[in-house]
Amino acid sequence: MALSERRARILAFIIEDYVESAQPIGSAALVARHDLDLSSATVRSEMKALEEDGLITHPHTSAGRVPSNLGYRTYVGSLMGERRLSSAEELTILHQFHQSAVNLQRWLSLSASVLANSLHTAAIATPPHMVEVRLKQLQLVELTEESALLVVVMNDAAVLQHTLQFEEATTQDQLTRLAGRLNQQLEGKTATEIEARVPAAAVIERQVVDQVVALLRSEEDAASETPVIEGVRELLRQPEYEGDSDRLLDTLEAVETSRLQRAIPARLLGSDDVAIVIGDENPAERYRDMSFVLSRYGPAGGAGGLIGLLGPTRLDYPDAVAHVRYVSDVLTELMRRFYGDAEAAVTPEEDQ
Amino acid sequence: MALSERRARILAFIIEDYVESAQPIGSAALVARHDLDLSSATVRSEMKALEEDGLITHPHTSAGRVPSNLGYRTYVGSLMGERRLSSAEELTILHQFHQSAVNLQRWLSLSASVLANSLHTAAIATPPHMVEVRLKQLQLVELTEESALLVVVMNDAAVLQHTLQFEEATTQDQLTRLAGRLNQQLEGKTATEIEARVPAAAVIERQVVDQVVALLRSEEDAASETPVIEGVRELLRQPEYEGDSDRLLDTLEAVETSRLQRAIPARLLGSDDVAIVIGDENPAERYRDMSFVLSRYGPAGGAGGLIGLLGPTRLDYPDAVAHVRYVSDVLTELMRRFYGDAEAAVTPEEDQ
DNA sequence: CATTAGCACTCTTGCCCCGAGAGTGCTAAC
DNA sequence: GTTAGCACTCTCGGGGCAAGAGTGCTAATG
Repeated sequence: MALSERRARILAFIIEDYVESAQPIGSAALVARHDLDLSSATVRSEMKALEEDGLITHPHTSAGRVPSNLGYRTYVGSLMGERRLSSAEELTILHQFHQSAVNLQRWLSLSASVLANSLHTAAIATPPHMVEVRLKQLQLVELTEESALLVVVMNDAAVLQHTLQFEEATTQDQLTRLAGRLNQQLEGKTATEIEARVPAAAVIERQVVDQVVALLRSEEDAASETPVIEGVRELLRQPEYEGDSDRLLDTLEAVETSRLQRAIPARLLGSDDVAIVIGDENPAERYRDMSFVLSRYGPAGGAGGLIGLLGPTRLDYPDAVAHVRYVSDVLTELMRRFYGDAEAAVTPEEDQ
Repeated sequence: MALSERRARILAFIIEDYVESAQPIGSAALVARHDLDLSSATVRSEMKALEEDGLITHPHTSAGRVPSNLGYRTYVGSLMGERRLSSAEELTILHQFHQSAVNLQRWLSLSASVLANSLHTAAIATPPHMVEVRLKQLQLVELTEESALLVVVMNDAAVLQHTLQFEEATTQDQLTRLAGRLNQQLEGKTATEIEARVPAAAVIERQVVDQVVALLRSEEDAASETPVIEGVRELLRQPEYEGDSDRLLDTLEAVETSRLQRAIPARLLGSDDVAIVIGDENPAERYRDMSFVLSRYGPAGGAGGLIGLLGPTRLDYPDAVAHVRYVSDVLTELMRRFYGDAEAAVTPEEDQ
């Protein structure tokens, strides 16, 4: 089913014009717009062939052509040119990161914002996540006589907190000593390793340890983390949703629900290039009319997450890929610089 | 401009019917629905009088009546009955809080969710905030040789973090000693008090102290905190937005933008009952077609925030007030129980 | 034999018009 | 003061219609 070169060119033109205009593309318009040395009649017969191959469709008899999912897939797979950001574009983006505070959460929002604004659609960034989550340090802060705040820092630089309530009164001094002791015993350990210890005799200590384990476990569970999502409004302003409030609200729901992460094919986490999921390629029903352009970020083998775009299938794929790739690289580099190559720096044992 | 009793009753009926149906209310429908001992003609003349007083309006000549902002205000001020939640309703709500983990952030989301689901509109909860923010404890955790994570716990139980990068290499030991020393010196101090100290000689110490001050300041600035917002989709599904994508998106933007807090009249923070802001009573232009029903939560004099509903002006005010009041009380009680009466427990100096 | 001009045909879109329905406001009677 | 009656106004939905866009076929062409 290899396309003739001319037919492929026409498909690419249809897609590019449609991405820009969001209007079905007619044969005459296509010829005019690209100064083709062909008549509209010829283009029409080519279009008919493309339609028979399932690459484009017809909303109705008297309308122009619209790319099908298969059409986009073909375009993405072999037709579209490689787009690289200009150095001016790269600088504009870099500049924003340099303006930002050194703070992972900020970087994630910023990454998502940059992508969302560049492509005028929604973008997602999931917090970084390690295969092996280990305790770095814990802290206990008295709140009332019988309650305290437990703050836990992990090897992926995540900070989680939980309020504990004790049966008996405690002082900050006792808590500080307990924290010091536990830090010595538990530093660098995973939830499983901690659980394997003989349980402590003291009730309070057992409470603290149990909660530390629970927090480590919740950090291990990637799906439990809420991702950053930006640009939902940009997405909803796209013409696909114009005047269709129902579809608009459904999409709003689909995008804002954090179950979104489960809809992202897991295999993506492994591959190291930008992955593209078009329309009904998505395993999750509710995203069948959207496309995802996603990349893993984070140092190889270290803490990493996903970043990318959520858009209508009518997406500027070359531009999307270029942006996602660049932002993901910037993020990876920043993490390496400020948080170290997590695996190496944080768990020097390297024992698994 | 005191309304005759009959006229007031008619106004209340119009409002209640309109809140329920979202349709302009005609004179005949009103008579039928409430079995009035009046003819529709009489009701019409009363309606005309109400319209002359500016309490209701007409979308167009041949439509029924719709309450004006002034009409709602009058209703809220003197016409509407006091609604109390039934004990079944209270229990359902309480039950959800008891299911939840002991975690302030969770409670806030839960409060907002409860309100949003009960009233079918959006709800907001701002994190608690103290008039005087003081340092409770700080912690330094090595990330790489030349960077570390600073974790700061404050007297309102907020935990903030920031990544520091140093010029020279440090060890976790050094960091731990520094943190211990600073904790002794700075505990219980405000940003201003810390700034008044003689600056430290050591570069690293100065960096840490500066950042602690910055974090305290950002916590002091109530507007910098991002509030929890739930039920935006519930709000947008209200008939006022049906088929009007533009208005829908504008509202989505207005509600999700965190500048929202600035639109909330500051005086509300002081008063201790539920405050109602109807339509154009809102100082901020973009919220002129919405109503807010808000309450302060948190122990008197201690850490507190705002919680409440964001809805169309066509809101079930009695129900809204009852729910906001109850949830706010529950939240206050929980805070008192688990975080103590912050002012007393946390800053025993009581020196201002 | 691929390409093209010409043309009939289809379908959408916007527009106008019209009648039904809902509701008001006035007036005259009770 | 209240009410029945009625004329009047405005919205809303549907039907009809013309314009426009685009296709697909056919026959002519280099």
